Amino acid sequence: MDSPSSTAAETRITGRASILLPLPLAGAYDYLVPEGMILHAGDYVVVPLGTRERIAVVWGPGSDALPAARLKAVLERRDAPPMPADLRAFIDWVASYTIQPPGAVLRMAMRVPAALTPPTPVTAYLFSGGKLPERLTEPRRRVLDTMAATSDPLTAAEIARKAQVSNAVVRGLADCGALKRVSRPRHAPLPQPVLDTESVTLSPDQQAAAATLRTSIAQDAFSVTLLEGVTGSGKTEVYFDAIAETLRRGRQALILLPEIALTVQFLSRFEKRFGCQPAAWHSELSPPRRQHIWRAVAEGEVRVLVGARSALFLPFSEPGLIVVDEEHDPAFKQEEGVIYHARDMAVVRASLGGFPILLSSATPSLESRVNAASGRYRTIALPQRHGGAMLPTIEAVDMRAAALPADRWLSPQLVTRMGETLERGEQVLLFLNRRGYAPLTLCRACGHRLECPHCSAWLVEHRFHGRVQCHHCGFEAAKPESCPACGEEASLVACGPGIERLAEEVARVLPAVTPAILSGDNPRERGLSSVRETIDAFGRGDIRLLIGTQIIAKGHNFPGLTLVGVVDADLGLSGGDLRAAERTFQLLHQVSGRAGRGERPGHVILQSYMPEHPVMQALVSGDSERFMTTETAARRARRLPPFGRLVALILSGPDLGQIQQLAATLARTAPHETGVTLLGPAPAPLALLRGRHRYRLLLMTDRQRNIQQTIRRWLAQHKIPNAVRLHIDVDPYSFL
DNA sequence: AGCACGCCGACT
DNA sequence: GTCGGCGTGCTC
Repeated sequence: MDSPSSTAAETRITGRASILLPLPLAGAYDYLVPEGMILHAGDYVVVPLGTRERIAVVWGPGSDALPAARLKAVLERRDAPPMPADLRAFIDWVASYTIQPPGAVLRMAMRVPAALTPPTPVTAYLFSGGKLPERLTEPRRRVLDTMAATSDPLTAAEIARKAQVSNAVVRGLADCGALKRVSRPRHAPLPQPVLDTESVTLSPDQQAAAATLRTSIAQDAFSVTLLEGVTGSGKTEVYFDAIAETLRRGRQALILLPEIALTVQFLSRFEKRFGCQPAAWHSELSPPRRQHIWRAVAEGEVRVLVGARSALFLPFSEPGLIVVDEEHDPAFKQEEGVIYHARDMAVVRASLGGFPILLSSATPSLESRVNAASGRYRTIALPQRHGGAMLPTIEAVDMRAAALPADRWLSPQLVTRMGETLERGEQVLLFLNRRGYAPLTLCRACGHRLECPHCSAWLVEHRFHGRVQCHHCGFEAAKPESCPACGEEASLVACGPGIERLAEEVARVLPAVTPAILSGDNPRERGLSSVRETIDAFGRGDIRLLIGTQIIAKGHNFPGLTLVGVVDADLGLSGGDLRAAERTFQLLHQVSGRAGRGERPGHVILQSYMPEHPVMQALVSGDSERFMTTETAARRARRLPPFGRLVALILSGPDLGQIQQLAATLARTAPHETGVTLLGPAPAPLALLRGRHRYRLLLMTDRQRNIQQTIRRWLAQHKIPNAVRLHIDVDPYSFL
């Protein structure tokens, strides 16, 4: 593949420049380059647009499509590291693949406009060494003591914090000459990873895997390696070794993680290996920190960055390796705005940049397995659990035989086991992927169901807050006293369990324990997330029994946990999603892996109404290979991904008639090529979402065709009315 | 994405 | 009579 970064130094652009704005415009705009302004592709510039000014990127030389009189001139060039050629090529590629305007993709790479202004120096203070102030008050003495102990210039705020005084004291001391003012860069240099630590000892398996990876890295070329190993086999240490090798060769490394897996535990694991925390990139960074990191990545100061999917669009100056950890995780799929899969796009980024990429998982996605089997990806397997820990034993409990009453969800087998486990002083985790108290509330008198007024979805009762909520649009209301349809008093009954309700049942059957519950919507208090606190408390053993949603599935190490109960193992299997079985397998495998990570062996109970289902069989027997082989054969036979390609088009708008009509028009004019099949139009699975009606068309094609080009030509024939939004999802994951 | 332009209801 | 609501359309 011909990568722009391999071409010689960029040539200067004069006369007209093609400028890409970070807006969803059809393409780049041309601007005049003023005499004397030196511009190259990748430079950040300020240009006029209508009545305002925007920061944009020089994309290349301009064309002469428009008369000069219609062009405006570039206002200024920004003093920032230019956008590297491989990132520009990546943006174009993603735009073309996802059928989105390139400016919409550029916007993702320019989410930090402040970073394009060079950081200004700050005023800092040093001990002048000379005269002391006439009046040496107690606060002043504390400041002078602090300053005597350091040779680095500190800002007033830093001194004030250390010496427990206010900034005024610092300023006063500077005014009278006891401290001198100096100018200092705003940020202290970022800590740099230490490559050779003695504390790392790899098992023979890990050493072999690491050695293979080092050869890939030494080739200094694009390659994809799939690193597969059960939970606890030490994949992280192996790819840390690959990262060290990348750093030794003077290149930067990026670790992509699902946002939820970017935990303190992960960062400290990194610190243990490299002696410092990595730079992190995620949704909760403060704007100043974001600006600092962005610039440090562009200038090459950041050597290793750990980030969620948006980190893929950072302007690495010398990228040399991407690691996608938990590569099977559906959270890598961005579902809003520009819809893309970060794992797949990471492979493209590595390919355009000409460097290796590593995909890591305990349960690789079917896509990656197929690529590995066909030889497109190298495979490294880590078979053992490192450090002697044993894989948990897994059993399925047939819930049909349990024949529980309607308000009970814990089988006698699970309850007995829970009691025994707690008796031994060990911990229990119950997994139920349902927030709140009950997923459905209905009227006993008339059968009415509480539904969201804006979505085709049930309202979920959250008894703790006394409210009902829509989990799709955020609508919430107080739980009604009487049925809103028939007016009957006290007729509303909760149906089905959520984690809150399960906690009630646990308290009933095991009165001696107080269960804790945990879901992603746990409240934040005092700036601290109670999610974090609850997880830490469970890790320490302060909580004996935890009931959680999938938030507890990822990366946590609970040494005292020996029993995991999956309350409703069938939950993810319904719904017609082509990846439902695969995803359920991956999620339950991951949850099961929480058990028995310490000294004592773990046990997992899967409660299922279909224990004979291939997913349950694969989990119980531990034979994931056979399950994946069967699943692969089924997809191949039906020409489904990864053997065929799907593109979903979702039309949405407030006027149902308008949506239906447009969907019909689109279907009538759909591409008539062999190898392209149109399914639909049909109401989308969530036919009403946030007050907008939704219709879906699904294109099935073979793998080789440039379906994007076909779709662009097809859609160009139609004017999409203003009130209608068209979402294009290439390789859809969620079928909602 | 913004911002201006344009065409219909309640106010100093 | 105007101020201002947000629908529609354009930005080199």
